[in-house]
Amino acid sequence: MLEKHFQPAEVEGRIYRAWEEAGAFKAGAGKRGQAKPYCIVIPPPNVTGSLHMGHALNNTLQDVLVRFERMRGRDVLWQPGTDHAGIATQMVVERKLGSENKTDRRTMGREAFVRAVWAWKEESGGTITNQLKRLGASCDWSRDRFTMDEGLSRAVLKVFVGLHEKGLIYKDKRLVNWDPKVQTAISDLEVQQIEKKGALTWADGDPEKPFDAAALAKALKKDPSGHLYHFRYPLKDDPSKFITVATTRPETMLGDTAVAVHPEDERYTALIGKHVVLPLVGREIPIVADDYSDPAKGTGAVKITPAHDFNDFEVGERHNLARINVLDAFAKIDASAPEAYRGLDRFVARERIVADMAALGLLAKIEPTTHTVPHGDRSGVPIEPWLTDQWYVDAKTLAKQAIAAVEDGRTRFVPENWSRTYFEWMRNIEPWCISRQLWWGHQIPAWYGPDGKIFVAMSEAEAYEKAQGHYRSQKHPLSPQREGDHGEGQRQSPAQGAVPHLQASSGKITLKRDEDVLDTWFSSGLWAFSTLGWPDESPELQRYYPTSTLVTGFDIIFFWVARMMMLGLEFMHEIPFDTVYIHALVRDEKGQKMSKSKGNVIDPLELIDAFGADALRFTLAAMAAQGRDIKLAKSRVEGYRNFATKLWNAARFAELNSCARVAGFDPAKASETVNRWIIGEAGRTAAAITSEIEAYRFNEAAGAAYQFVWGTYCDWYLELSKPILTGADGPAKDETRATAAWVLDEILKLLHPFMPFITEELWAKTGEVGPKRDGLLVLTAWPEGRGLSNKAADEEIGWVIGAITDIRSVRSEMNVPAAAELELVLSGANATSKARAERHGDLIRRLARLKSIAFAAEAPKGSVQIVIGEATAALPLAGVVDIAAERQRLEKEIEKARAEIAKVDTRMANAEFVAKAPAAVIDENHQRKADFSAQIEKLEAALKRLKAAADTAALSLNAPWTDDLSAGRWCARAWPS
RNA sequence: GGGCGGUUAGCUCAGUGGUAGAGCACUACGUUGACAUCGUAGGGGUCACAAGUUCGAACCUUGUACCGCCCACCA
Repeated sequence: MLEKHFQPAEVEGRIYRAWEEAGAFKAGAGKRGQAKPYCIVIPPPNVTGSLHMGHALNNTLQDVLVRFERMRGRDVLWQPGTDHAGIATQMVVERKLGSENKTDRRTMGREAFVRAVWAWKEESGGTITNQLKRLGASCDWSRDRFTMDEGLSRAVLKVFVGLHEKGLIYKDKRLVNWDPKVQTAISDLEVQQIEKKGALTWADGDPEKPFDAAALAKALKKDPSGHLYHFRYPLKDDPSKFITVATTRPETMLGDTAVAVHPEDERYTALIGKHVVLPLVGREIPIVADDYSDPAKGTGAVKITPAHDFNDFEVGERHNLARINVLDAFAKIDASAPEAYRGLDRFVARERIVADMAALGLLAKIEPTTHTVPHGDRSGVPIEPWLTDQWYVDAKTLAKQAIAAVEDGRTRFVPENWSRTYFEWMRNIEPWCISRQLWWGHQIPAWYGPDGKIFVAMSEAEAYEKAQGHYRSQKHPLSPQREGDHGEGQRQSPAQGAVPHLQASSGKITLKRDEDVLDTWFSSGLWAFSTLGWPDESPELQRYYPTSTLVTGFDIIFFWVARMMMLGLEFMHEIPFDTVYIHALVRDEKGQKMSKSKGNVIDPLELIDAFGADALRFTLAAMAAQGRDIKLAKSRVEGYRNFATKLWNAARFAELNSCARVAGFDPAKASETVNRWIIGEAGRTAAAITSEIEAYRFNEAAGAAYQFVWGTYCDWYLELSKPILTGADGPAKDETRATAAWVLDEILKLLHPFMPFITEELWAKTGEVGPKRDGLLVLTAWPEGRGLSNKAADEEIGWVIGAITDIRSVRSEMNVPAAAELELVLSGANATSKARAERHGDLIRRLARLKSIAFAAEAPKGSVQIVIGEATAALPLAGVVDIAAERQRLEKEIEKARAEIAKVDTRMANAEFVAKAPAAVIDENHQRKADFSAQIEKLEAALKRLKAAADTAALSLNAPWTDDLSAGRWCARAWPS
């Protein structure tokens, strides 16, 4: 016996365990192992993270696809796993150590710190996995992977070494985005441009406003950005003359090595080739001509600091300028600057330098400006362009085949438009900086010899082998010797014994490993094949690569999708996935991005607790229309929780009416019209949901299911079947019971990808009676949905539903009390309608609250009349009907119909329309006109009868429902004074 | 500066050339042993604006306005 309400919290855990115990999510198991594979690799969440709304959406959509394909019989692998998330995790642990143990990573040392991170990973690593399970994610957890697993780490090494050998990974000294807080280089993608507006205004020589260093310091402390400072640089030849430059970053002037002007800027042509004396520093620097300088910007003359600005770096290259680095890793002024500024933080130095320049009379003015300042996306502090040695991937070369694969359609984006974004970025791709000065991550497999020579290898032992080979061929006086014992004593270099003269030498070389680790995205870029076992030739790799669909948000197309494309094609020589489905962002109900600082974060787990995982999943799927962000309101989740309740109650109804499944029931052989109709509707719905999911229109699929379950099955079929189910026993009742149960089964299957818990639970409950179930719903075959519809049944039930709706409508409009039972007289009905009315009289009476249905040649006088097709249905309300109101109603109906006819007429009057529109459209218009004309005819007849009745009718207060309590109100309305 | 998207009912949004839709909210009424987390009925829209293409435009084209996002630059 089913409870009145579905209680998700009591059911979900049990159901999930049942799936796992049955091995339902296991790829390649049993007979399925022979089927066509379908594979999705999960976008790996941060191992120490917890589930947010973005995960909930992302994984719901994946689960819908995966459950759908599994039911369709495919051998499904949903490959789960987590990401070590270098910077994010390291920062979390550092913060934790700081607050709990009052220590920091530098004090602890690298080894102890990395141990602490592993400990934290062990402690919190299962959180997100368990949360995904609560959502219902049907991943093959037996294949769970982590980017720092032994296998995946081996893949990282192999890729690094491979790319290095091909020259696609190289080390370079150039400007990088340096995060002075986390103390690491970051890639361009990890830089966030934040717009800053200044407010400071000051001009030299304004007697009203003398320069106030204290006020400046105060203002800059509040916001150091957004101000444009004009500095005068005195000419070497004549220190009384100046060239004025404008800058938003005064502190970098300590590293200036030139001033650039545009070669055609007449204001400055005379100065080109001359020198200025850099104030505060005293260095003589040239005035150079360079196109980079824009006469329209600032003063037209621009200071050049090659070591601290990406553009200036290029200018420096062109003019062979020195690169003077004046900042250290903490973005403090370093020893290359004048003593007065050494050790100052960049922003303190800024205010000091501006004040000092002002004191020297070299500050011309300060004006507010708007510019964007690059910030580290994790640390939130302004990044510094900083000159360091880093490792780079030659992305430009790798991008070529990745672009081609999307151009020729081997991989397609859904919605297609995202391929433009992909192309745009890929075609303008810059070298990818992959080294990070962190401790948590894959350490770069590069070793340095005593002379700085780099050996890139899969292992230290191999690096020593390479080093030995190298130095021997170089006739290097040093002999290589491995450092420490790495438990692989048997891996002796074969060369060693063969080179006695090296052995004989007493010198040893020591290789030092690069301390940096790799960008997290380097390892996640291998995810599509490293999780399947690469570099080993595993059976999974053979079977599931290329994977089928990648489901992800647009915010990581560059970070992740692009890199998987490049690395997949490079190492597997095949695309990593054939379809990339890009979904939207989940925002709050006002359309704002959810963020902790705004306090508008909706926790998916709270929603699951409140409404159940099914309700949350259905909401997300129903709102996942392509190309638009999802604004999530709690009320929507509540609404779909109600939908789950509705489904539950439909099952209860079936149970109460003994609608049990019947062995061997063949829907194609049903004979009752309602049954044939609902079976056809179920088939149509199955076909619709199938094609919508295939096209990734999750919202349409969810909508079709919702409409069918609530609007068709519950609202109509169950109502229409009540007279049969509560009527006499017999074949009709048996068939209806079997049909109701069969359709419910279909519903459970169709809803399962969206609402796995409640459907699985109902599958079990409804399986308690009738023939034994084959197994769990999760592994049940998806409905076919073809060839079950029956046109005659559809038309007949359509007529019945139409009649009931119209009668209900007019009852309501005429304020007939709900309980009142009316007598209906049908006139002008043709044989078909008459037969339909007779066949379904019982249920029409029941659902439209009629006492009886009679047939007559003409509608009785003084009745309210409704046009149903060719027939007129009359409700005898003589004497109680408000004639004026009824006349108005009829006139309004006539007016509406006439307006429609007018529309058709104008269209048909257009000769070109008649000539050019397709025949079907013309026919449709003819038909419309005929229908509306007939309707008008009937309505006009009704109006005429009404008038006649009004003239002759004896006023009677004996309404047929005067015993009803509401009769008083009814009569009062009907007879206004 | 370049690119992408949006503007349809009070709200949130579907709708790829042929009769403007859904959910929520709102109003009225509640009856039949599935369901008040419900039922029945109802009101509500110049599809942002303008021009064009077309027999026909919410839909295609161009432009305008406003809103959002991404990329680049920023003296």
